[in-house]
Amino acid sequence: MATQTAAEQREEARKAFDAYFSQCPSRKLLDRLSDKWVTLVLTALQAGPCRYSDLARRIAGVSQKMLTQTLRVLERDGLVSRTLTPSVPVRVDYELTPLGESLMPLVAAIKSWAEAHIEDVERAREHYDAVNA
Amino acid sequence: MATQTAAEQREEARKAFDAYFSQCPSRKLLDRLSDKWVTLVLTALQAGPCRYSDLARRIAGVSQKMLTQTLRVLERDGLVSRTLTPSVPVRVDYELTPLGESLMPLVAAIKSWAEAHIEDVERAREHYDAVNA
DNA sequence: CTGCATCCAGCTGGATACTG
DNA sequence: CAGTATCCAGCTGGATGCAG
Repeated sequence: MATQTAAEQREEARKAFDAYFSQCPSRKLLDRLSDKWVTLVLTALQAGPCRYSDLARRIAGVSQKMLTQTLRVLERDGLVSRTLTPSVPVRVDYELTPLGESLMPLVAAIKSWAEAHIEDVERAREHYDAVNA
Repeated sequence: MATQTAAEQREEARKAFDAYFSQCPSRKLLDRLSDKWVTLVLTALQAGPCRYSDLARRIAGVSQKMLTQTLRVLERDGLVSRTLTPSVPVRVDYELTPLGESLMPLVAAIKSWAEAHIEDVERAREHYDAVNA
């Protein structure tokens, strides 16, 4: 009699893989970048410091919850700095840190590949859909 | 009397933004790359053609459903080609297309930034968590 | 061997209401 | 102005069973 069922073994393997996987630096980075709002916030901040409400205006579709959440994550990761001015009303400015700025060339590289090749992808899709109608 | 409530206007704005947003090439690319299994499959195929079951073995944590789904998407996008050999049992090989290969330097760049800077990010996190205990 | 169909638990993220 | 707290609808993706 086995000490584990096949299902339990599979689950073990999956958990071990997940543990390893979540340690992968590339994965951590992709998890950040892939967040819907992260690249938009980073790009908006590229031009310079920006207030919370300005960000909300520039990134038209974002909800308050997600903007705050995204900014917190980026601040925690050291990609963005937060400066509070205790006037009345309160003023908060966000800014890219040097680490955050070092990420921007990569964002630009992604943009570059996308703009250069996305039409090939679109054509491939149309072809695929036509063949597998 | 307004023809729209404020809530309706906000929803309109959000839908318009979403529509614009989903057209953005960079977004389309990030949506692909950020899929948990996409980069793993692409990386696994970088060494050369590979059978379905080999992929399943190399990428230990993937479920059958997600592996198939990922491969379908990549095939549809023209990043991966699928070759069926109608033997018994069936044999299917997957391979990077030239378009898929053109994406690999970008994947490498992501890996490179991640490995160079993820420790800075980790330190920033520890600091943030310590301060905001 | 290589898949497809279905079910469902868990997470994501928008809406809403409230605060210093 | 710049958030925080709560609720919940919809999507994601793993598990399972079946098929050519």
